[in-house]
Amino acid sequence: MLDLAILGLLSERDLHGYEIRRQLREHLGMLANVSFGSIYPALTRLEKAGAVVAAVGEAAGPVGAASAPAPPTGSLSGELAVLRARRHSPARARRGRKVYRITDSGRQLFAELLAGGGPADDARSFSLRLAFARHLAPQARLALLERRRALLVQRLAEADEARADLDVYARSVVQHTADGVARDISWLDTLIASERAVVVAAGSEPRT
Amino acid sequence: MLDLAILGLLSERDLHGYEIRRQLREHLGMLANVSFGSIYPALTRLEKAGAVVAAVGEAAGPVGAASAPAPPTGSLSGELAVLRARRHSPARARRGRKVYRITDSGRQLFAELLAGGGPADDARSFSLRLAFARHLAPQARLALLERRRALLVQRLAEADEARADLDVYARSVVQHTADGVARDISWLDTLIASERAVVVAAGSEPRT
DNA sequence: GTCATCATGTAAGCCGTTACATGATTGC
DNA sequence: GCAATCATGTAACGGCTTACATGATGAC
Repeated sequence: MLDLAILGLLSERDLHGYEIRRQLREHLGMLANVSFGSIYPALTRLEKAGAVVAAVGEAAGPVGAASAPAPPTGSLSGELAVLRARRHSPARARRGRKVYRITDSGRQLFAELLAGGGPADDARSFSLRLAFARHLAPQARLALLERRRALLVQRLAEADEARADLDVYARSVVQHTADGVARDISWLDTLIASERAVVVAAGSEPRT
Repeated sequence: MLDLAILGLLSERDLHGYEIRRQLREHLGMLANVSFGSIYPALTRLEKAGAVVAAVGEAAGPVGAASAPAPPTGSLSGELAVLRARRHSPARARRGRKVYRITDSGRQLFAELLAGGGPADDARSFSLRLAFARHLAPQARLALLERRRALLVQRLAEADEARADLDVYARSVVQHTADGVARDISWLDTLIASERAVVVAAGSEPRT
């Protein structure tokens, strides 16, 4: 799960561990409190797996060159991060700073994880995938949403049939949870509707 | 967290591992998929800690005597479970079946965990505690609810200030999550209101 | 010169999972 | 007799957390 998040961030721009964490807690609320103790080992693991490569400092040509133009993904905070990183000592390398860059095989891994690599029926995995849904083909997006919807519908049905003899508090919790699931479903419905529109639109035009 | 759930169930009636799991997935949706691999070790641990005692089969007098009357906690499914357990061979002990009963020190531990033993700022812990809130004193209940409320309000504020430059999908996730938090807060508000009414009512009458 | 922040990492441990192994009881 | 369910457990592992250790840089 962390791997997915990291690869997702790296697929937009090169980052170092500390910055990755900031991005995580800034815009991905669901992973707000991942700690360094998770991130650094994860990066090491990903590096060993060949999904990312690390460059110490910004001395080496290619890394600096790649992170400087930063394709306009529409991410202001990303650009700010780059500026922040460069504010001091423009050309000198900060000692231990390891900037990671995603590799081709990393992108492939990212695609797999995003499409549904792990079973991952939990809410966090889903939210994370949806947050990166931009990198998914329209039908894959639709599949993701529909899979999730089906799961929630099923869960809601089970919860309804087990509607039991609980006291006020437990009942309130169960009810509130069920309401939340229902709300999630209708949210998914709106997303699915607009996704279908996209798929249909794309389908009507042969290609490109 | 599992300990809390187990002690909570056992504080209502004696149960064996298999049955505990069923109860968990039946009425506590949040712990729907705890596995035996968690439950049995947890029971062993609790037993070693002296929080529960196990009786093999239903032969021993006290265990049977205790589980039979089963104080009218209003739990139908609990009674059904007992019947189900007894349906066959009323007096004979099923081989490995270990019925657990909570001890006094177990009740104490339960009270501590319930009141806020661990930090546990996660949703599951809170839901679990609230589900067992009946075992809490009214002001402790209120404290639990208000602590949670404060946490969510803070989180919402942070999410709002970090309102960023995200693409449609990520934005939708963040927005939906924030809405969910807002909804949780207003739910808590209604609970807090009715709790306060209880506390006030109890406060106006000196005692009993 | 010292404090806050940036930055990277290791070690220990918790809490839970899956998969496996075992066996009793009951229904058909 | 066989399959399904009930019932208990072990082993290996996964992912993430906390706490700790270290050190550079910049602000004041």
